[in-house]
Amino acid sequence: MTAARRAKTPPRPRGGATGAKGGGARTRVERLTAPVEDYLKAIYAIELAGGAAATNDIAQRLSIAPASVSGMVRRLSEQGLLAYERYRGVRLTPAGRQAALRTLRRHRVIEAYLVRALGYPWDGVHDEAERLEHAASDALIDRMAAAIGEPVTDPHGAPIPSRDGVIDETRHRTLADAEVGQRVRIRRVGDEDAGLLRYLDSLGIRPGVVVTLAERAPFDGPLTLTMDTGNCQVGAALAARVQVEHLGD
Amino acid sequence: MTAARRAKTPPRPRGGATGAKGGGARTRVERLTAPVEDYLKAIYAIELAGGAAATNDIAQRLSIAPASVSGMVRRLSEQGLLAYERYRGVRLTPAGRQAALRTLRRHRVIEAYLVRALGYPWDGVHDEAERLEHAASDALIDRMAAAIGEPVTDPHGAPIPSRDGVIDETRHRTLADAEVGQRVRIRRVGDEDAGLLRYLDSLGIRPGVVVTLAERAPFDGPLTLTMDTGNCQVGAALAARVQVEHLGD
DNA sequence: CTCATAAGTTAGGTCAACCTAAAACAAAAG
DNA sequence: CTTTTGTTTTAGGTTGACCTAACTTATGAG
Repeated sequence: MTAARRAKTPPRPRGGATGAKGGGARTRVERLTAPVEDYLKAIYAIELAGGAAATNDIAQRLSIAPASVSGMVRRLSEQGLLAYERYRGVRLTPAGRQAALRTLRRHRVIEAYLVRALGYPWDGVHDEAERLEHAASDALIDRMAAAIGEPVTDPHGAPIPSRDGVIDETRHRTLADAEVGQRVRIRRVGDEDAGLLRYLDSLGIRPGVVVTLAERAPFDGPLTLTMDTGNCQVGAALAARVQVEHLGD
Repeated sequence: MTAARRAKTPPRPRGGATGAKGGGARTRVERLTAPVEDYLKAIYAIELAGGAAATNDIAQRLSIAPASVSGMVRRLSEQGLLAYERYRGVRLTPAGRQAALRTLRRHRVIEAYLVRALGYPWDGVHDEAERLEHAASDALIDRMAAAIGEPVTDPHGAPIPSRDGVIDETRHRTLADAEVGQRVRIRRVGDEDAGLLRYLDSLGIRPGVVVTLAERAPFDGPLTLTMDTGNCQVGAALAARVQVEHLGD
């Protein structure tokens, strides 16, 4: 009754040694473990949404205990990936940020590739990418990117960092912020909730699509959208999760 | 000086929990860890080349200490993947064999895909596949296979198990066994030694190519091969690593 | 300014997968 | 039938990544 107590993902432990011995180009970074890459990604995301990353935020995002975060964060800052003051939260150092962006690039290129080259539905790529991002080499990622024409965003509209860690961090407004009568272009939606993605897809809400906010019911009620393919209504909560670019009305 | 003491592959530990909670279809197998998959693959390969797998053979193939193998083998036989008698070697159970073949399929489909869809050179796919095979879902493997026309062999000529674990285990003879004057078709070469593969490629020795053994120097000397694109000579050691199908003289 | 609460940390523990060194065993050689 | 040899196993240890429980620090309310 001890094992597998809280519906966890299958343990995928140490790297397979399988014939490792000879020349690894250690010119670059020492190749981080999968958990470490996940920590860095999480911290990057938290920093984007507001200053320093708190222990609890990291723990929550990774679904692990806060105590586990403390230890890992100490180790990572000893390795120079994080700047960390006790009780004060963490920030990525330049090295940490670079590593986070490399992982993010992997993740998003993989998502884009699965959709464009292998016909995956856009709500089915997140989990697959979440595993592959730790196993794919940079060379593979570059080939994938080249094969689909060096995409600049993933299928959900998230920007893809360049090979050398440059990313477009423009903050978009959400559909919830738009004025009635405003014409907007859908830019980005969250990639983690598959159900949400399927629903949005059924409504025709995808990055690139242009919609007009026709009406907004009072008291945070549903919004009515006009689009080429017809009208639709979305709740306020959903609207807040759709990032848009305002167009000249 | 303690860390990273013996040029090892980067440790890639437990699975990233990152938002795991809901419905996993546990209809099938419980998803094995990467090391376990490597053990099963190794045991499968050893069994193919001769009866039961000895502890030492497994250890050598995986580049780990024999002592480590004992423990793991006990665990795997408790899980019903291996049939194991102390001091007597191991064999795969049907369940273990099934799991080994699933991993083998992943590996070989990935290799084939990288070459045919992404333009990898055939000597550069092994290591990449070795990592990806533990991360890719069965659904992804099936999509890859479909995208390149359901291949039956990988780029080195190794047979790819079907989705439901059927594999062609025909034993081929090697070039070293052929008689002078014999016409043969290259069927398969080992996939692990990148240098060997590059060399074979430069000679034009690839699966599918037909060659005639024109001459064989005495005392295990080099063989002279006639092929469409010209002649070439190969040493006896190399010839023993090239599997062929004998054609009507 | 004290104190409750929330946030963070330390201490101690588990587990898988490896390791080395030493003991146990099987099989073949004297 | 004993001894040697080589393989296999046991014993005990390490590391990374997690856990729970208990303690510490920061902060906001009275």
